[in-house]
Amino acid sequence: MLTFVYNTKKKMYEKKIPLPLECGLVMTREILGGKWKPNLLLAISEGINRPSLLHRAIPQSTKRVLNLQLKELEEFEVIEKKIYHQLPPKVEYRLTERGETLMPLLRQMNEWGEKNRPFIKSVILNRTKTTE
Amino acid sequence: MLTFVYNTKKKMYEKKIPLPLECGLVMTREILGGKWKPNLLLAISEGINRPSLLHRAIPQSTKRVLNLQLKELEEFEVIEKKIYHQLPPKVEYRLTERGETLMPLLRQMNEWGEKNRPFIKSVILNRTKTTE
DNA sequence: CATACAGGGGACAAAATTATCCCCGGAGGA
DNA sequence: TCCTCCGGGGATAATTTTGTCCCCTGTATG
Repeated sequence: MLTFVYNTKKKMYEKKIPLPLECGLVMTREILGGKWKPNLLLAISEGINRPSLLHRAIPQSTKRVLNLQLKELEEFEVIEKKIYHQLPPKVEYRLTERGETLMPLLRQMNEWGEKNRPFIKSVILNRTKTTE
Repeated sequence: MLTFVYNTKKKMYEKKIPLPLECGLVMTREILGGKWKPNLLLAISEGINRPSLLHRAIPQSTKRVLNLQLKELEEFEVIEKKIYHQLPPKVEYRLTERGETLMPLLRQMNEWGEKNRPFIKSVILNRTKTTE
């Protein structure tokens, strides 16, 4: 049986369980799968493009995690990072062309979620309520 | 500071870290976040609607995990389960109306992934290759 | 001096998600 | 009898993803 090994050395994420790289859905998940990645992309597209601003826009998250996820988005060339070598330091993110092509998808995700939010929310809130 | 507690007892998933339930993206992620959920939904929409067929269609997964994810999709009323009390047992899934509204999104996710697959794949494969 | 801000990240802990293994009932075929 | 198929799931381990804590460079301000 064939075993995918796309990481002989570990650096950041050495996945030990190989994914089917031939599936579009899996590929998209690879990009948008992170907890805050969709939010980051949407925010950046709206002009919220600096690390501190992004963190304020998504206060439930941590600087740390946002940085990690931004790095991955950059790695997949969905966003670009501009570093201004100044003091105090200044950094700006922006969508790449590839990133722009994700926007319709993200907007749809957001819309679907908004439309179904009341219901989804109630399911989450009632998960164990009945047993109480 | 306010603390969301939407689960006083544990049953299936008692998330200890509360999510912002006011965000559409987060809601959608709650539905489609599972590793194989998008694949399951797409497959079901294509008529691959029985547990064993689904498992064959997604051989990288496990029966176990598929069952778990199907159960969650059912919980959020995105799919419905019909049990035929026969021997051998027979079960069929189908999309609900709510599930149907997800299809455009899923198709877009799939398409985007297909279009960008060569690139994404190369990024994944080259992650640590350089250091070798 | 202490605090705040800008941006960044190592070390480690905890939580959440998936995988592995094995068992169940009951029917049918070699 | 043994193996296969249908569908299901408990117990537990492994993997992956997030979170916590603390420290770093420098400037500015109270």
